[in-house]
Amino acid sequence: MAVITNILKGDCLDRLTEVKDNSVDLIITSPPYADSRVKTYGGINPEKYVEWFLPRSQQFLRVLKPSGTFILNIKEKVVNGERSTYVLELILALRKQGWLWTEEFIWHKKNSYPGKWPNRFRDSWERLLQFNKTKSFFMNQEAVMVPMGDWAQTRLKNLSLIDLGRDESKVKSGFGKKVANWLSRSKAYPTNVLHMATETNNKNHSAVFPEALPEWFIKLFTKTGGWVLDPFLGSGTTTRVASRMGRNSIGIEILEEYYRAALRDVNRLDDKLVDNQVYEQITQVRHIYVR
Amino acid sequence: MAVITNILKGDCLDRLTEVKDNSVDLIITSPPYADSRVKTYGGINPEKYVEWFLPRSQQFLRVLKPSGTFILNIKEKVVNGERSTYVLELILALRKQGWLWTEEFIWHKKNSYPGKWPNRFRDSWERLLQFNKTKSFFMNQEAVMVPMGDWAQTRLKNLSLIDLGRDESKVKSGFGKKVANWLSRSKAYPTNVLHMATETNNKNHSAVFPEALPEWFIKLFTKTGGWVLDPFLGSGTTTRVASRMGRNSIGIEILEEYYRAALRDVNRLDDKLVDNQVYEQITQVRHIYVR
DNA sequence: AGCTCTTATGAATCATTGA
DNA sequence: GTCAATGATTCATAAGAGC
Repeated sequence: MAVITNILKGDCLDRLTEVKDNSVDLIITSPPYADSRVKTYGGINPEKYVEWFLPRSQQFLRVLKPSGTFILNIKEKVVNGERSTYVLELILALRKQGWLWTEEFIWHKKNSYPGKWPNRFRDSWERLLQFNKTKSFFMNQEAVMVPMGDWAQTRLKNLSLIDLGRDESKVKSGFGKKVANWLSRSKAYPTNVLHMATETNNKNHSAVFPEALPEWFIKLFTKTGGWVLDPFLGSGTTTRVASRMGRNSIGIEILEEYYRAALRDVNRLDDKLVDNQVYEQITQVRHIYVR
Repeated sequence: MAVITNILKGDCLDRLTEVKDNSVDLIITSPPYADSRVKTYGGINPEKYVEWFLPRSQQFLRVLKPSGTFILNIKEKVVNGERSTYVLELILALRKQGWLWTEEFIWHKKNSYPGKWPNRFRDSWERLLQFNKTKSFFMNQEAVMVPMGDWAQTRLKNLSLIDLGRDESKVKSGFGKKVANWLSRSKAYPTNVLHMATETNNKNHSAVFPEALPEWFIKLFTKTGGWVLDPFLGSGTTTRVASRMGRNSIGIEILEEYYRAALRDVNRLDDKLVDNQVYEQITQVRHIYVR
């Protein structure tokens, strides 16, 4: 299987017009957060954020497969002592645009930014909003199962009476099947709270998006050979992870500096893969469009 | 100091009219969540939730001191495969009512309800929304400091051993002050993510509110002798904790069964305090109004 | 007294069945 | 059709039992 990685430069509003309808399995992105300072990276005024976001999410809606998922990593900042409400308004607006607001995951940042303020504590969580086009989206829950706690080990040794009773209450033909199910379980399904540390990059830009984050959602919402899109790519975390996991990806970045970083990132990955003698997994990189 | 605990029966919309303006330091409550089934406990239709809530929060706004805080524990349910939006709409509506939306804490429920569904994981978090009347609210951050992790412990231990030696040799140099500084740093400030398990009560009703939750916010937002209000008291967790912590409290409960349970709860607490020979801390219980 | 092992159950959600 | 009730599924915690 060839893995394609496209790094595009520009505003996703423009570049996404080159991408086919219903062609992407997962959109995962951390857009520029609204900021009262207009000068910073992609700084959009909180009051105009929804207005700015909607035409872009319209494109997301178009390119996403009906079975696809859109994961939006976002967190409102404190403005004048209050949490901004533009994220809440964005959720409501996206629903009006046709998205289903399926779930809100919490990213618990175990090593949150230090600091002390007189009237608030450190902010150590962000929203991971899940939107879908349809209720029948693809989800590979088994791919993200986690090892069970100690408790389960002991319980698995002896099936408790209550569990046997519950099994007996079911259809009797499936009894053995259920027990086998229990015994095979060394892993449990996760919850909607993700505990991941931010990656403290000493490099020039802030890489707040840890690799584990896109990795988890790519495992959950795509198959090998599927297509991943990050319309606000930054320095290339999503495309790097997608490529490593055997998924095709499109990353769009408007700032020259980050765009170049993402390109370098892909090249570096290629070199590494060559060294590891799995170069055949990647036949095409850069500037290869979906259509 | 006498600690007063008032358990009132009825709808908080009515009973709060008996409470003075600007008299409460902390309102902390877990209101009935919106539910499509109308029959259940206090079940309010999601579409009418905001409309139902606002006149009550108007009373909360009136009785809260300018320096006070309102903590709202709530979580939207899944309806027809989507998260309901009534909580988002409630936040926006409360701001219009004059509240400041200061912060959103996350309650990570370590023992969330089990279950497996084809398109979602277990829901293991709830919102703890913080609202204030003014930006200059009271906050005692030191009261909720948590012990540092093992890494910090060992580091502190080593440092203090070294400093102790130095301190003995330089008693008069004023160096001891620095040591004291270090020693006071055995604790760290918490974040806005709270990890607490729900209490699995074997009793008749569901007491999902663990004692640790109101305890944490009472420590943070009130002083000894302050006033705590829970307008949707349930079986009396908030008043029990407040009383134990030397805070006066008002709890309002509409259902006869929970009201009686809360009353029994206060009585039981009295007995225990008598046994512990600190009865003088409580001189009045029940039916003693603020005005 | 201090272990280990057992058991009950909870602000859940979905599919199915019945009205 | 729509809507309401019922059953099945599932895991972390703590109380209780056993040793």
